Amino acid sequence: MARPREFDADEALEKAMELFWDVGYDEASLSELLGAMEITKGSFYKAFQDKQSVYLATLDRYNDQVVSNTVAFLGDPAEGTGGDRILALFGRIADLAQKEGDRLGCFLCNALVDKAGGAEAEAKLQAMTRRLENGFYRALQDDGLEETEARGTARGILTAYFGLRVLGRAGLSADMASDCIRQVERMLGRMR
Amino acid sequence: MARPREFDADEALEKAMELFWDVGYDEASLSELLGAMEITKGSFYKAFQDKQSVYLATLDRYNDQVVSNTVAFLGDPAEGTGGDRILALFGRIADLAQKEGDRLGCFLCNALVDKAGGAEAEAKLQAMTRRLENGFYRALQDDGLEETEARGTARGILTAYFGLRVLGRAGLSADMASDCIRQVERMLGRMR
DNA sequence: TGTGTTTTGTACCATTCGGTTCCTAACTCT
DNA sequence: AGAGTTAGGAACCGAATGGTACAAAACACA
Repeated sequence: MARPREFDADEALEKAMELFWDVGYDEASLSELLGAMEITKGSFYKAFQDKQSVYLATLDRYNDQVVSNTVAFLGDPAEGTGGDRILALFGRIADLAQKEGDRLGCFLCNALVDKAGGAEAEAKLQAMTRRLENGFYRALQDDGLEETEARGTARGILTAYFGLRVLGRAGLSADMASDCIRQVERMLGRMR
Repeated sequence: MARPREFDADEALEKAMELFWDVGYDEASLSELLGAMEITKGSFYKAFQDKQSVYLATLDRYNDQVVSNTVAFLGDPAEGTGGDRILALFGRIADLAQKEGDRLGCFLCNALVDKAGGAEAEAKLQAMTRRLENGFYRALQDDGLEETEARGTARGILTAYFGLRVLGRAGLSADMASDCIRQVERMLGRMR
């Protein structure tokens, strides 16, 4: 029994995430944010509390969508062995980075460096990082690695993952990506 | 035949670098910057042009000091084999990250993600990245690796380097660091 | 001791920042 | 149709933004 919303809150959040992803928290001014979300101030402050809580919401969104998707892929036996899945993930990232004009990187990684959004944001980011690490960990366990070995390798791969995403955002050259992947293969014990 | 400067321009630039390093370009407001540099506006705009050119100057400073130092270390035969030097560098970074309260990361890496300072900054950052890559490359060549193999491995190590620095800034746990280093050893062909 | 030059600090500038208020428009339900 | 409720939008807010103008202060040289 009231006036219905004219905008899709989920869609608006998606646009907000894309902006924060691209330029970070501070450089995304409120007016830019409103422009991207296609909303005016009134609706913005009515539907969400303020800029910061929108930021936190976009972090949750990234976790629910991108991170979940990635972890699910890493755990999906239909995609081959654990090592196959990890390499496929890195291949996807490398492809993305090679497409000229992508230059987004990984929202989690960017936000980790950005350090915006206070303690609440940091907690979310650390949780996401742990989810990713565990995704690698379980994939390695699927290949029969014992616990401590799998844990150590997972962390090494996580490091390479973040590194690759930084280089991707920085405009990494095409041949760079394949070189990185070869080193991950080496971590997985697949020499060549 | 004029009034001499009351502040040390080099010292002020050092402080500016520390601030940009910590919080990034946008979040470092002009007043914060002035406070850190211990300078008032008048001197600031007289000695340097504006905020952006100070930022660019701090990037140069980081290149001249930190990057140069790192590359020199990687190329110093007195520090052991190429592989030894690379591992020692990673060890230093891991030690830094483990010290609670460091949380700075690498200015180059942070700035790469920050994407502030326009095209000029980006060019400087890419040049620094290349210097670092070549530092690893030459260290590997010192160990007798042939060209393409050394190049590929150098890039993999560069990736791990950035990844480790992101995790360090994010507040990486102590055991995390040693796991990362073990994977770098693996890239270097030193299993264990 | 002047005189000229440069630095320094302060006052000021328009603009933009994130955020609030409040009135009107739009809708649902009775 | 009318009452009740909520969204939308514009006007407005103080504070902070990066940057400029200018007068006073501090020095070097003659």
